[in-house]
This record gives sequence, C-alpha cells and structure tokens, in this order.
Amino acid sequence: MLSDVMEDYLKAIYTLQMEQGPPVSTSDIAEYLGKTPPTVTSMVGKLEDRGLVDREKYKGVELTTEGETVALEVLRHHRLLEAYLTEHLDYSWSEVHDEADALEHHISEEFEKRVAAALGEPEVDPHGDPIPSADLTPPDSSGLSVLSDCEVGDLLVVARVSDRDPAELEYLSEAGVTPGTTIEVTDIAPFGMVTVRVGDGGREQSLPESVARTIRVRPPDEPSSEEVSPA
Amino acid sequence: MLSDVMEDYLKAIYTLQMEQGPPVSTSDIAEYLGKTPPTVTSMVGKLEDRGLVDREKYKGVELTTEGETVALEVLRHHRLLEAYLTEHLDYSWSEVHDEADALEHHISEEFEKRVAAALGEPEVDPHGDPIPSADLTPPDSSGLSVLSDCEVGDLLVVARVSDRDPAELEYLSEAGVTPGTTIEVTDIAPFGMVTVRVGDGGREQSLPESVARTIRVRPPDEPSSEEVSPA
DNA sequence: ACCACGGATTAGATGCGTCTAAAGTAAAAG
DNA sequence: CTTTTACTTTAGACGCATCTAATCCGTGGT
Repeated sequence: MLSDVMEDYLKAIYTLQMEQGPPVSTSDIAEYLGKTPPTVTSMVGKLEDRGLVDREKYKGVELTTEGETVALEVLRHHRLLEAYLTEHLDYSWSEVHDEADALEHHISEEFEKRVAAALGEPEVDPHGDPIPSADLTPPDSSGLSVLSDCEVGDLLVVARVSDRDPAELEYLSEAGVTPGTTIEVTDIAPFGMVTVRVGDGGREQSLPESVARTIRVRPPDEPSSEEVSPA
Repeated sequence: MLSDVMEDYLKAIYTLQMEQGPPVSTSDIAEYLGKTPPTVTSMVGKLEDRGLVDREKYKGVELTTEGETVALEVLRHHRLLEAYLTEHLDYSWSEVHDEADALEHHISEEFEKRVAAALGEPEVDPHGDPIPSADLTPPDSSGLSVLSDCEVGDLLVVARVSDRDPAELEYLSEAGVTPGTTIEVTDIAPFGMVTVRVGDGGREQSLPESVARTIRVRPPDEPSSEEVSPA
C-alpha cells in the first residue's frame, strides 16, 4: 500500500518530467511540493526501495513504468474530479484544483468508475489536461507548444492551461482564453509580455510571460484531417 | 487543526454516546474503532487537552459541547455523502458507508454546501439517520425505539437502520425493511428471533435479534398530528 | 589543475498514531 | 474484609513524514 504522500511525490515527479523531462532534481521536487530538500531525498529513497523510481545519486530521479502507472492513476482521479465538480456541482474553473487534490487519494475504484460514467468517459478536464484512460496508458501530448515560445502572426488554438493558480485561472476566464479558443499572437514585447487576439471577435488581450509560459497551444484544426473535437 | 484520526474518535464517541449514553468506556471506543485500549487512552488524553472531551480516569469519557460540534460536522459530511452517492451516482444502500467514511474528512465547506444544495437540503440519509443541519445543532432522536425491544402486535414504522454492515443492508433491502416501511411484529422467539409482517402486502420476515437490535422504529403517524413526512 | 559554491545527502531530532508488555485500580465475588 | 478479575493506564518502542544543521559531491571559473 502506498501512502497519500508517496502518491503526491509520484504525481509531482510525473508533472515535472512532463515539463522539463527526466531526470528531475531533488530541489525541483522540493520546490513543487513545498518541502525541504532533505525531506525529498528521504522520500525518494523510499520510492526507490519500492521500485517506483530510478535514481542516480546527486543526479536526479525518473519514474519507473510502475511509478508512472501510479502517477497516472492519481492524475486520472484528479482530473475526473475536476471535470465532475465543474459539470455536476457547479464549481468554476478556478475552484476545482484544491478540492480535487484533497479528494484524489481517497476515492475508490468504484467511485472513479461511476464518475467517469456520469461524465461520459471524458478525455480532457476543464483545463484541457488529458485524463488518463482507465487502463492507464500514458496520454500522448505531442503536437503542443508553449504560448510564450510562439511568434507574432501565429494562429493557434488553446489546448491547455495550468490548473495550479486559481487567480490566474480567474483572469484567463475573464479574458476568454480557455481550451478550444482560437487566438492569434499580435505582439511580443521584449520585456516579457505576449499580446493575443482572442477568438474571432477580435478582442486583444495582453498576458505576462509568466502566464503565457503555462499555456499550451496547438495549430488550428486542418479542415482535411480528423481531430478530437474541441471541448 | 484536527487530524482525521481525531475526528474519527469524536465521531465514534458521539455514536457510542447515542447508543448507550455517556460515559463511554475506553474499551468500547477501542472495539468500535478497531484499535487497542492503550491507543485509545493516549488519544483520548489528547482530545481532553484540546477541550473536546471530559474525562474521568478509569471511568470513561464524554464529549464537550465543542467536541460534539466537531462530531456533528463529520457526521453531516458522512450522511450528505451517503445521500449524494445514492441519489446522484447510483450507489446502493449497502455500498455508501465505506466510501463516505473515506471522503468525509477531506471535503471542503464549499463541497458540503454544494452537495447539500444538489440534494435539496435533505434531513435524513438513505439509512434514515438524521443529517445534522448546517448550524450543527444536535438532531433530536426522541420518540424512537429499538425493534428488538418491541412486543408482538406492535405496529411500527421503520425509522433507521445501521449503516455499518453492508451484508446486513443487502439483506434488509431484499426483505423490504427500509426507512418509512410500516411493519407489524408477529412473533418473538425466545432464542432471539423477531418476525415481522412487512408493509401492507403481508410478507413475513424473520430477523435475528442481532439485526433487530440495530433497527430503530417509531409509532405509525397519527392522522391528527403533524410529522416530518416519511422519506 | 584547483577551488569555491550550489545543490544533494547524511545525521539527528520531533510529533503523530500505533503497538506490546507491565503495572495499576475499581468493583464484584467470596 | 479480602481477594480476584476485568478493565485502564503507564512505559517504552516503532514507523512515517517532516525539519534543521552539518557534511559531502561535482562542476564551472580562474
């Protein structure tokens, strides 16, 4: 049996691997989880003993297949909960993250199944993050780029936004920058500000680089190819 | 801040107080929670330090007003969850208890509010147990008796059944013995078996005394007086 | 090639919740 | 009034997750 805390570490390592690729450093995990580095070293040692991570001392860690599966299970719980709270309990975008974090370790497989069924087996959560399938195969996230890496003139569709900061989400939802929205990059200021035209309406919206860095985008759907329908 | 474990102890003490009145003994709490008596002594000491229970050494323990309020809060969570799982996620009577136990400590006040709203501020859970109101005033449980204390010929309405044993609940739901059902005691065998006629249909059903002891009943509604409508 | 510095690990302590084994107490039985 | 018995509490230990303080790599700068 795995403790809640271990699950949190695995989830963190997974997320950091997605963002920066393996190996993940002790201090990055510590920063992400709000723990001290020695605490992380100690925990990571236990995860290694259980075969959930591979570790090279003084270098960093990487999830094993088994560790990744656990992380995906937790993430599936988290994102299903986010979707459910939004759809059926009238939560807003910005409120769901903390609630899901609190519940994700404590729901049964039965609960997971019923929530997924009630939602019609959704594939993305309200922030656009892919919900791992029930068989826990790693979701494919290729084809996405980060908004802050784009160039003036690029025409893009918002794929995902980070769910971690409620204030930022509040702001983005004001701004109309939500998954599925088409945007066009109209300006990139040298001091770290990206301006985009949102939707077809033509509203212009400036975003600080710190925010633009957390937004993933994909090219607009080609009329010719088949795509997952935008939520 | 109170730990999950402390909340469990307070809930247990509350439940035992309801069943047998204060004071509650160390060993009863231990038995109820599946812990050893020394563990309970130690925990009860901490609860006393926090002013949540009054204790007389070697005698037993009783909730303070503050401790009772915490217990009611947890119980409100538990019973709202049971009701929600039954109503909105297609859970059966017998499945909800464990799920609610796992979640009750981790839902936010916001979640509690929204679940209560989604259910229309219910007053009882699926087992007939009263859901403490949002202001956490102790629910009134007078006017109920225990089925095993009744006599042949008594005409009764089932008020509550225990939610702790899924197998028992399965059995009772088969038997049609659910909150709101009218029953008549037709026989009491000396070796501990109560037989009742269920509903108006006339089906007879025998229940072991161990089960009859967990069923609360009330007199049938008097046509003259106003009562809470049976769910 | 050396060394300094940033990041990682070890060492050692703390609080929580739990246990077993030993000692203590209160109330029933003689 | 004494003894037995059942229950409670104390004593001491353990594992988990965490911290601070101290030590230990490894690498980039000179």
